[in-house]
Formats: sequence, C-alpha cells, structure tokens
Amino acid sequence: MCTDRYRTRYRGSVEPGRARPAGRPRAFDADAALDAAVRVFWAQGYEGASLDDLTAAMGITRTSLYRAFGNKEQLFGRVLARYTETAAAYALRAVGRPTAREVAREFLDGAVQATTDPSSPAGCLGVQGALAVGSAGTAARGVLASWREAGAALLRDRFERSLQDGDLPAGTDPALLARHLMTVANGVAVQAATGVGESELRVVVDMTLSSWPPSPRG
Amino acid sequence: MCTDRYRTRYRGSVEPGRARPAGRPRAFDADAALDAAVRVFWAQGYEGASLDDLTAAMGITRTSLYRAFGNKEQLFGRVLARYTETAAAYALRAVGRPTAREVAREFLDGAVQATTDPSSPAGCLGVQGALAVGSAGTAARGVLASWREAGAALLRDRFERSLQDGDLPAGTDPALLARHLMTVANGVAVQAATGVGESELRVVVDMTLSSWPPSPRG
DNA sequence: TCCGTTGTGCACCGATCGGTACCGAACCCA
DNA sequence: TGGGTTCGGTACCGATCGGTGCACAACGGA
Repeated sequence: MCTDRYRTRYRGSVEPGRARPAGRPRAFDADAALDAAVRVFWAQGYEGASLDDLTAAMGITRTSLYRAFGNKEQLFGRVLARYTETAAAYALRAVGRPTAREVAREFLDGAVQATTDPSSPAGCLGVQGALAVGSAGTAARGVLASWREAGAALLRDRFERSLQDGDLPAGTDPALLARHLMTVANGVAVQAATGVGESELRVVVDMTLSSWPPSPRG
Repeated sequence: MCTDRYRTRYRGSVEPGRARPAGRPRAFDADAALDAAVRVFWAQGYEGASLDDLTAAMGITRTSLYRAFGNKEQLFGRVLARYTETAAAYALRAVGRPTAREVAREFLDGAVQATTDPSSPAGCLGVQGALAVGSAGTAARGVLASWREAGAALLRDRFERSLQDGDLPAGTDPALLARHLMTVANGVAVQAATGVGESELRVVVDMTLSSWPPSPRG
C-alpha cells in the first residue's frame, strides 16, 4: 500500500538525472524532516527534545529516524550544521563586509533578527541548545526568565531615579539603559559558561563602559 | 546509634535561646545542604540536576530532602533565593551606588567576578539554570561551546585582516573586539529567549555600535 | 520469479527519572 | 515508662527516557 505516495515523495526529492539507489525508497523528505528537527531542538534544547517530540514533528517513526540520521546525538550534529547555514548565516555574511565597522553592524543586526524572528523559535540554537528544557522544566524556565526580568527592573528603577536627579542626561530611556546592561551581563554569563576567563571578560566590560551611557543612535 | 552525632550537629545549627521543636531533630544542617544544592543546580541546571546528584552533594537521603524542602521545584525556589542573596548580591550592591555610571560599573564588574570565580561553577545560575544539562547532554554541551568559539574565531580572523589593512587603529586587539561582539550577541540571544522583542533589542545594539570599536579603557 | 538491499512499523528493552509508602529511630512531654 | 511527633533509610512506584529486534514492504537487478 501507499505506493503512489512513496513514489511521489521520493521522486520529488531527488534530482532527475540521479540513479535511484537500491532498496526501498524513503517515504519522507530528509531535508524537510531535518528542518523540522531544527525547530524542535531550537525551541526545546538538546535534552528537552525527546525522540517522541522529534518524530512527531518530523512526521516519521523512531526506526526511520535512526536509520536516516544515526542517533539523537548525530541528528543534533546535522541539525547544528543546517542551522549554521540557514538561520545563523548572518555570521558568514557579516565577515564578508568591507570594513570592521560594517562587520560589527551586520553581525549584531543579524543576531537580533535571527533570535527575534516570529516565524522561528526565540533565541539562538547555539546558546539555548543546552538552555531550553523539556516539559518537566518549563516551570523552572519561567521562574528564571522572571528572575532575569526582575534584575532588569531593578536597574531600570535605579536609572529612573538617576534621571530625576539629573545624574543622567534628559531624554535618556532608563529601560533601555537597563536592558543594555542586562544584555552585556547575560552575554558575560554565556561566555563564562563557555570557558572564557575573568581577565578577558574584564576587558570586554571595560570596552562596554568606555562610553557609557551610550547614545541610542550609532 | 549515632546519637552523639545527631546531638552535636543539631545543637550547632540552632541558636541557644530557641525552644527545640517536637520530634526527632534533624541530622543535617539545612543551610549547608541548601548551599550544596545551589552548586549542583548552578553547575548542572534544573533538569540536569537529578535527585541522586542533589542528595549525594547535600549528604542526605531522598526522604530527608522531601521532608525538609518539599519537592525538587520548591527546592529550586529556595536555591534561587539563596543564590540571589549570595553570589548575585552584586546586583543589589550596584544599585546602591551614588551615580548611574558607578551602578553600571559595579553591576558588570560583579557579573564578571561572580560568573568566573574559580571556587564556584562557571556562569550564572539565572542564565544557565535552564542552560546546563545532565550527563546525557554533556556531549551536546561541548559541541555548542565549540560552535560559539568558532563564531568568535571567525570574527577574530576577520578583524586581524582589518588590522593589517589599516581598517582598525593600530594597537587594537582583534580577539578582544571579537569577544566583545560575541558577548553582546549572546546576551541578545538570552534576552530574546526571555521574551524581549526585536525593536528593543535593536536599540540595544545601536547603543553598542554608537561607539565602535571601543577602547579597552573606560 | 527469486534475491539482495533498504525503509517502515510495532512492540519491546534496560536505565533513569521524580516521588512516595512504610517502618523503625530519636526526640519532647506527661 | 508510655504516647505524640518528626526524621531517616529502604525499597518501591508509574512514567519516561534513548535505543533496538524483528517481521514485513518496496525497490533494483539477475
């Protein structure tokens, strides 16, 4: 049964000139399945993405997944490669720019666009691939997001007071200043978790503070 | 058996004037056990920290943990509160400073120190509480760390070329420029995952680029 | 028509997860 | 010395995890 469906899907995913390999043809589009796996890992992280989640999103069975992609870890490798050449392509685009300043602009703009695109999971697979959690940890995830927001609110309230005291130039947005600091601090946390040491991060922070408060227009 | 040990530990953790509660006294120091739990969650994240990991580090049994702290989620709440008033105390210290600039300096300096202290797990519990993974995900974790490092290397190589071309001022450190951009980009990813939208992050990026390349001394 | 090869689907594996029932031990009070 | 109460340790629960064995289906080639 289902021969027609198999035929159609298979022929649709193979260029006309290629010789068909031996054995029963695959009943699904491997590239489409991989794209579906990207979204699952992106949204739920490595451990948070169960095989049931993956197979459901990819529309294939456990056995087909293992035959086509090896195991979960190897699938994640394929997913990361695919992510790099699609959603994270802005990095390669950026380093192709003619000046260092344009590189920086393109890199950060691309990061914002990729991590906030409503048609994709929020954030970056490379950061939260091991950050997101499964269903058991969604509660803790929410608690931590609130915790970080509380930190931003703490800074914002403080800067509002600075604004009233004339400690900050009029027209400054306290919420944006707070968000800027939180962004750098969270980035520092990710760098530290990656293994970057204190001395190097100290210089990064010095760079950030070399012109502070920053003006919102570059 | 073990009566002496129980007596000693119990009396040591209760102020002398307090009436001892009814029933068998606790055989462990709840505060010390909580501190141990902080380190486990900090290093391994919420889901990555199994009850076996926690009980082993805290030196108590499963039953004692549930009786003293409720369940895993409630224990995590206690852990987060404890973390806030110890390792993350720099945030409250920062907002107590007299000027906005000193607030920013203290906040970022404190973040660096807390996340890179060799006597504690690397990173920030608030960020990687849902970032770190258990034993099953350590491989993926390493892959992702390498992936982020590859991104930093990509930028660094590009800026080295800029330096040779005279596109960047002599004396600039390409590695530090790359690290600075990666830090902001990773921070953006965390913000986006927390729910911050594109427009707000765009302004944050504009702030970063308003003076770029930054000088290493603020 | 038969064979070799590859994909599919079902049922199942051992391991580990968070959480708990149960009972004896250790305390206070009467 | 005997209840009341809380804590500690063992042994266990159902659910879920990643991964697999096996029989059958669908193809190319002989």
